[in-house]
Amino acid sequence: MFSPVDPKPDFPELERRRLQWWNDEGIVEQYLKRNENADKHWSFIDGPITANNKMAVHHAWGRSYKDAFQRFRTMQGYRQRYQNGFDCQGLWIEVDVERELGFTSKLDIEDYGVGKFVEDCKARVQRFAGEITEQSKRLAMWMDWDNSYYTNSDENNYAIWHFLKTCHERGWLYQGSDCMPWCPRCATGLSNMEIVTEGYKEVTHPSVYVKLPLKERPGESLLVWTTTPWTLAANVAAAVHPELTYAKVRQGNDLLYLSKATLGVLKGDYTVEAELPGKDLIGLTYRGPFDELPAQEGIEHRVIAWDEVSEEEGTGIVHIAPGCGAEDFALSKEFDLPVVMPIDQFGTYVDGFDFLSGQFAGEVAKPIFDSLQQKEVLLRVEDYTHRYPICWRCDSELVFRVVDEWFISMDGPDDAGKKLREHMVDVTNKIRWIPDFGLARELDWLRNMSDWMISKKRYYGLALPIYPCSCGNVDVIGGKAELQERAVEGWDAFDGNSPHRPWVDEVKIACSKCGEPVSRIKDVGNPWLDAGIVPFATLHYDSDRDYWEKWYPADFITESFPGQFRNWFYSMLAMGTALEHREPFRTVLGHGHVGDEHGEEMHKSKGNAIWFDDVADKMGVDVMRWLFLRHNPATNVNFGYGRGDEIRRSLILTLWNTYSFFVTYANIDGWQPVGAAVGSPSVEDQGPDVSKSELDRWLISELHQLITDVTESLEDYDTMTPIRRIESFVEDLSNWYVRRSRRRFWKSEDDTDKQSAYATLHTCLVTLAKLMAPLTPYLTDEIYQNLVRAHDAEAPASVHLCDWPESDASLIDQALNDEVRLAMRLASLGRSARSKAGIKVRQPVQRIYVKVRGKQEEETLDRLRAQLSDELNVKQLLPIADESDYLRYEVLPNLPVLGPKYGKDVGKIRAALGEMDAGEVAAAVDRGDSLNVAGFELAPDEILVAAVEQEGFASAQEGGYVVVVDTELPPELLDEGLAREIVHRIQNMRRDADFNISDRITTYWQGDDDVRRVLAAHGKYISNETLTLSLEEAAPPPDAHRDDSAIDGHKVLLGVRKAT
RNA sequence: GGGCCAUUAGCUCAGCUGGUUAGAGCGCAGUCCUGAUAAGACUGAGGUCGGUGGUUCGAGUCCACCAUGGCCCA
Repeated sequence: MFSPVDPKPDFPELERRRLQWWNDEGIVEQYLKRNENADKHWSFIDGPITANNKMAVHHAWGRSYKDAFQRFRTMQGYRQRYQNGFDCQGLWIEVDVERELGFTSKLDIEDYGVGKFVEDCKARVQRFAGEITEQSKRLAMWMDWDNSYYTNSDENNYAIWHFLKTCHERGWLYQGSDCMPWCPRCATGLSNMEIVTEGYKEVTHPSVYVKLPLKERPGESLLVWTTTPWTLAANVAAAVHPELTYAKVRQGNDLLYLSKATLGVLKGDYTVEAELPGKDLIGLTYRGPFDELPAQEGIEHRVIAWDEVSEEEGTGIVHIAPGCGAEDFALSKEFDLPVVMPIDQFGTYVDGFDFLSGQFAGEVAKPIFDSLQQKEVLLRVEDYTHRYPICWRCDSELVFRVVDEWFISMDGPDDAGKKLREHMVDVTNKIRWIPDFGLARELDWLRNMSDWMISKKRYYGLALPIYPCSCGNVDVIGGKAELQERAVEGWDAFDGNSPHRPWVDEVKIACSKCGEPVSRIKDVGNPWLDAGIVPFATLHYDSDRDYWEKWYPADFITESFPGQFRNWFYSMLAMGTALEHREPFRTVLGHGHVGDEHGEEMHKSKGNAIWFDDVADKMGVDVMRWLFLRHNPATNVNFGYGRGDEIRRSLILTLWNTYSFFVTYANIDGWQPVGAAVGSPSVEDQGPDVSKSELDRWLISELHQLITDVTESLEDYDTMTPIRRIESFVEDLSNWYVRRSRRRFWKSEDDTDKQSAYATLHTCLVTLAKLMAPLTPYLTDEIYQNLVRAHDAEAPASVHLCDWPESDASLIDQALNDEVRLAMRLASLGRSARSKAGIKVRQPVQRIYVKVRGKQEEETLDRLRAQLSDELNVKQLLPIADESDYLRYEVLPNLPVLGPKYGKDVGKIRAALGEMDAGEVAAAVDRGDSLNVAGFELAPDEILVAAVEQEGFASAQEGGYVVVVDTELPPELLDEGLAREIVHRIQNMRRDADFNISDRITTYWQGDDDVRRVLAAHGKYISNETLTLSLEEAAPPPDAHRDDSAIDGHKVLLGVRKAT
C-alpha cells in the first residue's frame, strides 16, 4: 500500500515536516558524504553573504542557484566541498553596531574602547551568521554548515597579508593622497567601488551665483555658480573652456562674464557688451570670495583652461577648490595650484577659517551667503535639486577631502612583464560569463578602474600589515609567523588574539632598513579584500598547496551581478592574477535583482517589501525556488505571492494531483512496484508482463527526451529552459497521458495493460521526482518516500541521495512523439469544431472529418483513429476527400528548401505559384509529380500544401489541418447523449454523497418517457459506469442521496444509496 | 561624454543557428469537460515584434542610426 495522499495539502506544512524528518534521519549528513570517495569533483565557491542582517528574498534567488547546481552535481556523483561563506568584516557592521550602541560619532568608539567595540562587531556577525544558517536550512540549502568560512578568520586575514606582501614586493603598493568622497559621520573615505551604484540620492541644496572681481579689469567680474557653498572658502581658481564663447554683460552696476549659452541664468534685463572666446580670459586673476581668511593668505586666484567645462548648468565658469573635489584636485596637479584643505574628518572647518572654524560644512550656507552679501559679491541664491552622493551605509551626504590612503596600482608591471590591468584582462577572457554581456562589463570596468584604494580609517576589519618607518622604508608583513619573527615589542600582548585592532597594533617590528621599531598604520582594509581572497584562503593556499591545486579554480560561482563586477568578481580576479596568473573561477552566472510583483523596487518604507521567513511560511520554499529558477537570470525578477500562487496551481498542484491519482488507484488495485527495480526510469525493469501500449511507449519516450534535455541544460548552468520543459511535460502527463489512460486504471480486469499503465506512471513520477529534486527538494522527496522508499528498503533513503537519471536513447521514438503531438492537435481542433457547432463533448456525434498534411500523416491518422474517436466522442472518423466541399487548398513554396537552391528566383516562383490553381497543384503534389513553376521544375517536397476550412461548416483549421463535425444528430445518438448525462449526474451525486470511489451503489430513478426509453436501452452502460448493482425505477428511499433537477429539459429524479 | 542591456498582446514574459500563419501564463468575455485536478479544455477580443534605413529570395531574429527605459563608467 502507498500512504494515502492528501488531495489538498498545505505545502508549507509539508515542507516543515519534511525538514524535520531530514534532520531526524541525518539525511543531510548522508548527502554531504555521498561522493566523498568519488574520482570526479566539482568545485563551487560560495560568495560570502554579509552576516550583518537576516537573509532577504533576493538572497534566496542566488542561493537557489547555488543549491540547485550543487545538488545536481551531487546526484551526478561529483565530490564537492559544500562550503558556505559569511562576510564578516567591514564598515556596514561597524555602522550597525554603532547604531545599536547609540553612537553618533567615531569618537564614541574610542571612548567605548576599540577592543570592546571590535568584540561587539564579532558578536553581531556570529549572531546573524546563525540566523542566516537557519534560514538557509529552511530554504533547503544543503551545505556543510559546521564548516562555513568566515572572512574575519585568522586564515582569511593572514592570506590577505600574503597577497599584500606580494603586491608590495612587486612595487604595486603605494601611499597616495587623493581628494575623495568622504563620509563625515563614519569619518572615513569611500572607495569608488562603494559610491557608484546605490551611492546617490536626490537632494535640494541652496546653490549660489557668486561674483569674482577681476583684478586686471576693475568693475568687471566673473560669474560662477556652485551647489556646495562651503567649498568657496577653499577656492583657488576659476576654470573656463577655451573654445566656448563667453559674453561680457552689463546688468545694473555689474559687468559680468559668463558663457553665452548660459545667459538664461540672469534674472532681469541685461545687455551684452562684448563676446569673446574663453581663452581670452585665461591667466586673468581675481579677488577670491574669502581672501580675508588666514587660510587664503598669499593665494593668487587665477583663471585656468579646462576642457571639461560644460554649459549644461551654471555659468560656464567653474569654481575650483582642489581640497574639496576630485577633479579640482587633479587640476591642481596639472596647474600647480595651491590646495586649501578646509575640513577635518568630521566635516568641520579647521583653524584658519575665522568664523567658519569649528562649524560643520553642511550647515554653513547661511553665514557664507551673509558674508558674500556683505562683500557685495553675491548675485543670487536659489534652491537646486540634483543627484548627490551619499554614504551607502548611513545616508549622510558626502563631502570631498584630501586624504592619505593606500593603493594597489593597476598599472604596475608584474613578473611576467605585463601591467596588472592587462594581465587581468587576459584572465577575465578565459572565464565563461553568463549572461555573456558580463564579460564586456568586467572588461569595461578593468579598462576604467583607477588604482584600488584598499585602506579605510576605521576599527573593525582587516588590519593592513603595512609598517612605514620614519626613515622612509615601508615593510609589509606576509603572515603571522613573519610577524612574530619580526616583532621587537608587544608580541606577548598580541599573542592569542585575532589579528584585529587593537591587539595587533601592540606589535612593533624592526625596520628592515634602519632597525628602528615601527608601528602598523592604523588603517583597516577594504572588505572586498576579505571576499576576494576566498579562493585562496578557504582552499588552504598557504597551508596545503595540493588541496588548493585540486579545488582551484572554482568550476562555478554565482552572484547577483549589480555591484559584483567592481567588487567580488574584481577582487577575485585581481588576487588570482596577482598571485597565480590564473582565473579564480571558470564559469560565473550573474543574475539581476528582485523587485515586487509589479517590478517596483522593494522598500521597507514603500510597504512592498517581502520577508524571506514570511515567504517560506506562506508560499513555501519549493514554489519560491521554482519562481526564481524559472526566471531569466539576465533580467530582474518580479516577485510576489500572486506569481507564487500561479506556480503552485499550474505546476505543483498538477503534479500533486497526478501523484494523488496514481496512489488512489494503485491502492484500490493493490498494485506494487517490483522490488529491485523500484524507481528505475525503465519500464522493462518493472516486470516482464508489461504490455507495449502505445500510450505508455509514448510517455516513456517523452520522459527520456526530457531527461536528455534537462541534463544538458543544467550542465550548461541554465535552469530556465529545463524548468519550462518540465512544466510542459507535466502538463502533457496530466492532460493527455492520465486523461487518456483513465479507463485503463478504472477497469475491473487486472490485465497486463493495467499493469503497464501503473508501471509507466510510477516510473514517470519517480523519474520526474529525481529530475526536479535539485529544484524543489521538499515536494520531490515527499513523493519519492511514498512511491519508492516505502517499498524498497534498499533504495536510497532520500531522493537527494539517488543517482541522476540516465537517458536511454533507444527509448526515444521521435516518430511516436510527433504522432501523439498530432493527435493532441487534432483533438484540440475537434473540440474547437464541436464548440463552434454548439455540441458538447458528452453528446456523441455521427461523423467527424479530418484533413491532415500529407500521405504519411494519413497513415498516422489510421493509427490514431480509435484514440481520437474516443477523445472526440464520435462514431466515425473519416478523412476528408480532397474535392470535398468542406475545404479548399492553399499552396506555399517551401522556403527553407527553395531559398538556398534558387536564391533570387524564389521571388518569381512565389509569385507564379500564387497564380496557379491551388487545387491542381495540391493534386499534383499528392500524386508525387513534379511541377513546372515559372520555368522551374519543382519537386513535390518543395511545395507545401495546406488545407483551409471553407466557411459555413462546423469546422476548425490550423496549420493546414482541418476538422469538420457532422452536426446531424439522429435520435439514437441523442438518447446516448442523455444516457451519458445521466451517468454524469450520478457520478456527481456519488461525490456529493461522499461515497468512496469503489463503493457499489443502488440507483433509483423516475422520469418521463424519453428517460424511460434511455434507461431501457442504456441501463447496463449506466450501471457499469456508476458501479450500480441495482437500477430501480422507484422513488428513492429517505436515506438515499437525491437530485431532481432537469437534464437537457427532461424531468428526472435520481437517488443513490450504498449497496448493502 | 563613452559602454552595456532591454523594448514582442491590457499585464508578466518565451521565441535555438534568419524561413512560410509570432507563442505561453495571467486578466477579460463566452462555451464546454471532469469519479485525480480549490483544476482543465475550447472560442473570442487584443500585435505595424519601439522607429527609420540597410543586408538578404526572405528579418521579431543580422547590421547602422534614432527614440524610450534601465544599468555601468567618466
